[in-house]
Amino acid sequence: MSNAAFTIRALSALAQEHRLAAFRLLVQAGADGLAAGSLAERLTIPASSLSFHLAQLTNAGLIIQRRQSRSLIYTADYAAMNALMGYLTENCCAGGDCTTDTACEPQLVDERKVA
Amino acid sequence: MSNAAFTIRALSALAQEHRLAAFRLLVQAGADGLAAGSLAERLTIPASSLSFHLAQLTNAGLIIQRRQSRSLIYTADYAAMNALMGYLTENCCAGGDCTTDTACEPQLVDERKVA
DNA sequence: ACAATAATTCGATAATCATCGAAATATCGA
DNA sequence: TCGATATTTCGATGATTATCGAATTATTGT
Repeated sequence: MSNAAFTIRALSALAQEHRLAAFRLLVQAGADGLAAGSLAERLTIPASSLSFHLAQLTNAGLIIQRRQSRSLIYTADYAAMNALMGYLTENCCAGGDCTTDTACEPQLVDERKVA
Repeated sequence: MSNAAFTIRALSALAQEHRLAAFRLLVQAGADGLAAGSLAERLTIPASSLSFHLAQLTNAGLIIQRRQSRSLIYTADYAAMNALMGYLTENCCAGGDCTTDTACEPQLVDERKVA
């Protein structure tokens, strides 16, 4: 039973320009993650604003924070991301003509032609 | 090249209790869709409130409206949904240790032990 | 044309959210 | 311990969002 409350929080967290951009940078950064300062620089927003957004993403369970010396490093939580995807596609196409269509295939996840 | 503006609008549209519930009902309903009145009844919210939410979902391109006699029938737009998924998982795990992890696998889509 | 049905738009109100400078907290190197 | 660096918390302000009754628009059958 997927949790609707988690889903709402996750979607709310991602439904904002700077947070979506930050999350995507973290997804691309992989396990190394990125420091808050680095994110603020790339997004060109004040540190306090970014901090607010990172708190939302953390609160939603989408990113994880760890300290490394003076910096706070953030990483994407892929498991949470997958849980979100799962909830959104759950019971997809019960109507019946999904199998013959472009619809509801998780194929896009494989499209990472990444290194 | 996925459009960030579309993604923000789609996520904002889904990041609300009643809209997420409505969208999920439509996803399950398939091509037949559901009338506005039927949705209002199932969600137990006033028609005017629902109408506001359906407008947001339509505006975000996530659902499609068609008229059938006196009723307006809404259906989920699966292509838009897939575009959204694609954008969210784009460049997933560039960090490198994704292939060895739990990360970025679409496996959760199968976790629906619903019914 | 009229009454009934189905849904949207309008408008006011309450609630939540984003922004960012200033102050506070944590860590490190000397 | 002191100064510098990295980041968060606080607080005030402006902006956006959700709610829902009443009025409006669209469609149908008679």
